[in-house]
Amino acid sequence: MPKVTLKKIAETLGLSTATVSKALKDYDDISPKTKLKVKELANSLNYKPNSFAQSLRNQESKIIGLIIPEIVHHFFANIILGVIKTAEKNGYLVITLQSDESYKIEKKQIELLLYRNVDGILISLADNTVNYKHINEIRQSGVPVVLYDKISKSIDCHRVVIDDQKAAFNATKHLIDIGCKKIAHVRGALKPQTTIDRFIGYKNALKAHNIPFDNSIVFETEHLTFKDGRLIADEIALKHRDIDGVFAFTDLLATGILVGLKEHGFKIPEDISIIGFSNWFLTTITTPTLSTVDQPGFIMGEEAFKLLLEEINDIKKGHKIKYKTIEIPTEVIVRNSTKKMS
Amino acid sequence: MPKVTLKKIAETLGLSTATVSKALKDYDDISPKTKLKVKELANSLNYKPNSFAQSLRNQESKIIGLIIPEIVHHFFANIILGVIKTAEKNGYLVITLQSDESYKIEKKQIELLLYRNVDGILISLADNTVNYKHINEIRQSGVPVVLYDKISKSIDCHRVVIDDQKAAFNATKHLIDIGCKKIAHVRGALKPQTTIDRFIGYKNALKAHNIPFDNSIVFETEHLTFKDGRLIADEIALKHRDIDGVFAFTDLLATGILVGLKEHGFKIPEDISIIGFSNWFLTTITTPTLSTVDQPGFIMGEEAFKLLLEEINDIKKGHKIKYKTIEIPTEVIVRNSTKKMS
DNA sequence: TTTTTTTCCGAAAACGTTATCGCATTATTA
DNA sequence: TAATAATGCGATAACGTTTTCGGAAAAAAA
Repeated sequence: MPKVTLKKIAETLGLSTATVSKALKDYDDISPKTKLKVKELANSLNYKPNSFAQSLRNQESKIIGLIIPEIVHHFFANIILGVIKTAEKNGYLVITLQSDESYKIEKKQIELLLYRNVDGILISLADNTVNYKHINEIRQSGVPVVLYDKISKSIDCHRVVIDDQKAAFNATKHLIDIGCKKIAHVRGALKPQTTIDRFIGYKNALKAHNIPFDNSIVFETEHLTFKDGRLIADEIALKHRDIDGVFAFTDLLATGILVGLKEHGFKIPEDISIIGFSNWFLTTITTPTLSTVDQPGFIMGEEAFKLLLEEINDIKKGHKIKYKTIEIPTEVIVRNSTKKMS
Repeated sequence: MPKVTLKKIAETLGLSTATVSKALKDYDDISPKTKLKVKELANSLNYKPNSFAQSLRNQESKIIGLIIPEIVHHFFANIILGVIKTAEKNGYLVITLQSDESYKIEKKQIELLLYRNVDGILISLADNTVNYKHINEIRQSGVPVVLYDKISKSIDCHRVVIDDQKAAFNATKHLIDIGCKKIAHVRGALKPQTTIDRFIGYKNALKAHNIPFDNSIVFETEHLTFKDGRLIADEIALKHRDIDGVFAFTDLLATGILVGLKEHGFKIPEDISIIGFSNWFLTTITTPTLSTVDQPGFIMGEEAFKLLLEEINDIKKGHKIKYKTIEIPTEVIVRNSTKKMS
């Protein structure tokens, strides 16, 4: 299959490549007649411009890079989708890479993307990333970066996050509103910002409703897994039977707690109400279904791309950039694990 | 930030771009001394070759396209990961697009990818795709295609699938092996090849073990959802209490059946054993945990990319291509929903 | 010393596109 | 009719890289 190029069209039509190029782009120094001729031939030959030549000439790839800690994950998959769909609408395609939550790999992925001259990069930092040189190097090479979800406050750039404090506040408030008096919080180690913020939100909600904070019913698990949730359930059943509400850091943890408590004979939500976090799919199929906080991945992806596009265009126009942090609102989803069946 | 190019390096070193290019690529008509000089300067300037110029010159992008029906899906997300990781190992990056299970969008996505001159395309056909012109057009433009998961037998190209018949046979056989005598099958409409094949596998297993096939305990649901699974559970509880084993088309369906049957007072697996299909994450957190058939998405993605790479290289070398269909082995995962607790 | 071989580098073309600028040709006005 | 304006197109350079080919200089052989 010989490739169809501007040259070929020009030759068969007795024109110059310049004219053909301009005809296809509707330049107004080309007569309607030749435009028609050119377009018809281009169509019938199924002409597709060579994107490398275009990119080389125009100095832009119309491709962006997306670095995700973990693709096989309900929340992140939604982010990917939001980014891809929005990018597509705006004429951009997306190269996705996974950092495996590793700083080292994250660094390598960035290199890879820069080598391919992407027009911008979206990245959620790996958990063990504490050094931000590699991020700043991206910007030094003139490529815009937008951070989403797991960000760092010490990097000056556009950011998309959820308001974890507010979300946790509302989740806890929901438990209070339905009458819970003794509300436990189950979370991982206080290292990631999200863990810290949700913990703060939890405490703020207690304070705002004059419920004393009790550190003995804040449970810290090693991993945020189903299994660790069950272990916490054991602990509650053994030593803290007066707890009547649980706010868990993730849905998976919450599910483990729910299943564990049921096995210990607790009735959910009559004896204990439980609320999770993220609104994963699995919350709709537990028994009872699990209340949670919706963390809208699709919208985050969408907004992250929009910010990136904004920056790309600002740079093109030489505008000065004022970095924004967009906070995506979350929503408490009430299901049967917190419905008072009075 | 002025871009660092071969020309710039050449000028500061008093060399030609040709020499610089060859030095960086270790051509053996360049002296070790100049090689060193060039490499050092390139390094210190943080030189990155312009990939468009390279692609334009070499006529290859080192980028492939991946079309997925639905990204937010455990199985497909695993495929994406398998493709991306394997591609990365081999120097390729991946542009991912979602077809939303729509023929029309699928067609558009292919266009988009061809416009970007990808080196190849991996695609799982949308459910409502019955016309294959668009696929053949890809190959006419000289771009190799590999079909994975949802394929069509009327397209002549490399393919990666699982052996649904064998997988279903083994799942059913497992139920028979643990002593089930009256085994139901729950599935969707007999349209997609996978549905047909798993149904055949189920029947073959019964026949091979001299169990009469009984069409009254083959249940067809409208959707493959949790909810539809519960409806089937109702039906079983009402009219078919002699059923002692269920082979469901997907894990989600199986989970619905499991939950529904439990609510009707059945003990799983003592009264009825259940096995699903796909080994989604949720099978590990049901009570009891759900036996299933592992459908290895990661490996499928891996193999699909390998086949694509093979074809890309074969085309480069002018080799003649003999199309293969790779069948990825599946595995019955035994969990508590089929463990005889004798 | 002369011839041959080896070593090392550069000129140049090519990949396909885009945009500026200038030059014919035709149409308009004086 | 002559001067001016508008119209339509092409030559050309540029984007940055790769590779072939040839040729000068240095080294080896005669």
